[in-house]
Amino acid sequence: MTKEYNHSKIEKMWQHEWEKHEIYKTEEGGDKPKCYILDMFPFPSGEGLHVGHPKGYIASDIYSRFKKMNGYNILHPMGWDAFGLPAEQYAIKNKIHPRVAVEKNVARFKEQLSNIGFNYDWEREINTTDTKYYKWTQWIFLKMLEKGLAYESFEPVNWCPSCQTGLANEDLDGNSCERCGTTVEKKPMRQWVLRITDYADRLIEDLDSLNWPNHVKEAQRNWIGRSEGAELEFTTTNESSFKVFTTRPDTLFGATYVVLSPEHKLIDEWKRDIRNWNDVEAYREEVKKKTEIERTAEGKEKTGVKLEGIFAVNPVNKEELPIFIADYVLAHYGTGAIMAVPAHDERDLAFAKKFDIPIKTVIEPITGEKRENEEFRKSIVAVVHNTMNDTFLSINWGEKLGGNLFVGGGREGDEDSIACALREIEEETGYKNLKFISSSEKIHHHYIAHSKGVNREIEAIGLYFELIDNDTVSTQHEDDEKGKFTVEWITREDVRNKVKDELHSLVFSRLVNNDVYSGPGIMKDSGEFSGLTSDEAKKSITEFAGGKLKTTYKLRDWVFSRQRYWGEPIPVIHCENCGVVPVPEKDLPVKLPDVDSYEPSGTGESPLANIHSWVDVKCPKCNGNAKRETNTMPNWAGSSWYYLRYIDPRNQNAPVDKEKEKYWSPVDVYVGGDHATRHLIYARFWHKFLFDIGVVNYSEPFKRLEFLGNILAEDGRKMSKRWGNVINPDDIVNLYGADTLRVYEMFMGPFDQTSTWSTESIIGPRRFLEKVWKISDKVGECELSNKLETLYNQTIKKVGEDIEDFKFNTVISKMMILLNEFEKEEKIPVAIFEGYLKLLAPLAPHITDELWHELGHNTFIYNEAWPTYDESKISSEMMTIGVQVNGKLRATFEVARNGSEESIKEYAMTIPEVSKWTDGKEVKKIIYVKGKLVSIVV
RNA sequence: GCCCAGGUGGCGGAAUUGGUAUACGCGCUAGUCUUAGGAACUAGUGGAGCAAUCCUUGGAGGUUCGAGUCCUCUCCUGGGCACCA
Repeated sequence: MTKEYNHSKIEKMWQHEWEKHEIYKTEEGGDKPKCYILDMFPFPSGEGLHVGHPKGYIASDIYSRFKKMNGYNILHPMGWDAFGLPAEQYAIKNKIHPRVAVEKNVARFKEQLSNIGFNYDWEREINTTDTKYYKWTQWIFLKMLEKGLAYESFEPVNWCPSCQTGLANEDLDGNSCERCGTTVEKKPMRQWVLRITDYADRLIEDLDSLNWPNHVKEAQRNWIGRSEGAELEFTTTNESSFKVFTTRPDTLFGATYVVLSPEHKLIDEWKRDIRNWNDVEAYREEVKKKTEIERTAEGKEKTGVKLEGIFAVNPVNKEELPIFIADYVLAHYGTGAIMAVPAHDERDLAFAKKFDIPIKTVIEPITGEKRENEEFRKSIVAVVHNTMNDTFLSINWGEKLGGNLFVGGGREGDEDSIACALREIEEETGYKNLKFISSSEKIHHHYIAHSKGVNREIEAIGLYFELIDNDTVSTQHEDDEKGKFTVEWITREDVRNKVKDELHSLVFSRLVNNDVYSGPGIMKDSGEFSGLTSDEAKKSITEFAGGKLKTTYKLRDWVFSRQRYWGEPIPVIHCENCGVVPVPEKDLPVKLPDVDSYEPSGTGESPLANIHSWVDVKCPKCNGNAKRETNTMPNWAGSSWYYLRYIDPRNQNAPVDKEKEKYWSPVDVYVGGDHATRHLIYARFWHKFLFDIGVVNYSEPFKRLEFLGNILAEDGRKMSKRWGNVINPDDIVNLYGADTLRVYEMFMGPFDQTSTWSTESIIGPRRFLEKVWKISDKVGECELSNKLETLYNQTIKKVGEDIEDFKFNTVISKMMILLNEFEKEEKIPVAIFEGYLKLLAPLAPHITDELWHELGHNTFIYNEAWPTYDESKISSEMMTIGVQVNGKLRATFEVARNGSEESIKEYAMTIPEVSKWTDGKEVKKIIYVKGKLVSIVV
């Protein structure tokens, strides 16, 4: 054809053709399998799309075209997440109504998207601000209210003074508003809250069934933060009581004080019993002033005040324990109070040291694993420290016998452990002038004594000495140890790297580093529970103390009201007589009133509160005077169920038809980035609720998640108007074409990885498409060479597998390799080139449809079947064998695939580059790896 | 501090899961064409060395005939959580 590759002309033309023939209309029914491919729908901001936005849409577009050509009914819709603060702020700034702004921005976004040639079925387009849509968002809220999952709360809420609204925990970045960066305040006000914590367990458990990236699942587990423990009740000497939450009820006998968070309610009740009330009040004031950042930024430096005059009573032994208030205990986690066990908790230890509180050890560590038929022994482990050069006395047994250890040895009967250690040190190393520093608790160590072939349990005591001087006596090694070890002085770094034995490194950590032992062990000084393992004791001590086992979460209930205009009105009426009355279902949707001023009132009330014509209503129950709820929903509401609406976007009677939902759900592949702990948790929560009330058929909405890595600007920063580094996809489409943009974005690197835009590199994909364009001149009737046939079959296989796995960069590379092969051929068989176009079609739909028609077809390539490959043609008749001598590659040769192992080995030895390295040497071994290489060992 | 990803040429990145490291693309070098610039095409391109050859996947050890891939330790980068009892 030799005409020019004019991308602008052909891309516009084909986009019109596709639209005219409605080829992207979703088909349903028949016996085809379904595939639901979903993009995270965008928020249509005033800035328009930058080149980072379409990355995910390109991927889902390619995937869905691929699935379509493989015989699936596909659902691939798009819509707009248009409620929320950013839209409102944009509107205020530009002095237009948010609805008008949204309409305008949506039009712009849609235009930009359509330039890239996506296969969305626009008949299913949805918009969260559409009254017909948010009717059902409100309906879901009413269902939650009905089931007791939505409730009013008066707890202080995170208030952003700049955005003028309360926020959910998920909307915070540390202690700042995630949107504007302003530090949030705690503000007491009435809130609507959703009981997401009721679903915490299921949200964690069902993660296992999802094909999601590990880091997203992990982020969710982390965010939900389940921890299992016990709730225990402590009485006090002023005849009050409080509960604590602990994950270590087994350490209860080791509690030496208790701590309440400074905000704890009981403190005010106890006012007259607290003798140092002034100090207490001063401390609480001080804490109140500190932001959470300050509280944590001070690191481990603990502060607090003792409550004079009151003691807590340990429920297991009736010991009276001092009570402190301290800000290291958080009001909103657990019960806002803890029992402190400095011996087995790092934070408690830091506090106890500062306030001179006793430390009581109740756990003897266990290391190693218990085995059958253990021999029991007592022993010591002695760490000797040379403080002159900060080194430690070590015995090196060599790699096979356990590497570096400290001095160890058996202890007879009731032998004093210090005397025993001194004796062992002198016998094995000769050093005799030592100063005893400290000793550890008993440590129970299980191991296999390989030299003797027996399992052992030893009860070890760690001892710590300082070297006084270098005087030594001659050593007296036991016969069986003679000459097997060397004595060394090793540095702290060596201790870390070389002392691998669990027991010996634990002794070092306890005695030299003074680390807290917070692991499992054997109970001691714990009354009748002494001798049990800590795991066994957890439950029994909890019961004995009258407590109960309990699970606690970091996840908080979802603060669901916003004091802003541009959101779904919460469909509730406050009646003077009846209290909270849900808006009857028949009255939905509760529409946002059209008003001139929708700016925040500044009083902490929603701007809707001032619109009396809207607010004042009659109670649906008693017809008395009532007012509408004026708070609106957060922007996460509409996005928590939108994927269901695409299935049945015009349904007037339900959010979604259950039969249709059964066919299309769950989403097979969900493509998007960010939102690991907000949208993706909220949507799972709503979905499970809808499942519970019978609206949907499955308990999880998104079967597989492909998490995309963002595209950074060329300067390595995020693309933003603020930095002036935004690249508009329209410009790229104009200059290089939509197909080039699509191929480039997929070729940049692994899909889930962050990548940097490069204006320089985009020429590669453009050249690639130009070559495809030109090569079509060579297509004609001709013989198919063996080489090309093999490569073609390999390409079909690789491209199909890699699209399925979202590995688009290697798909493109494989297509380039085949194209390079085409260039070497005189002519390319028509059937092969047609197959090539089909493989390329999902990536570059415009150019392939053009060339497809040039070849004389009048169908759309989108409706063609995906090429199949012939397994027997995947491997060529010849194979290339590498020859290694002592692991180094020395030669390669070609041989027929059916060559025998013997002949290949023999031939390999005769190659000059090989014999050069083997001549005059004894060949010890020849290894043949089938079809790969020959490895010769000399 | 804890958890999760990663570290491979000048750059973006491949590597069939233990078997010929650096595929593919960008860039660069030389040549052809062009009035010139650009574009296109051809050849070359990990590093050192005149060569034979040696070195090379953040670093140090180990297992193996053979390690980017497995094991142990360690350093660095990105992301999430962070006084969560």
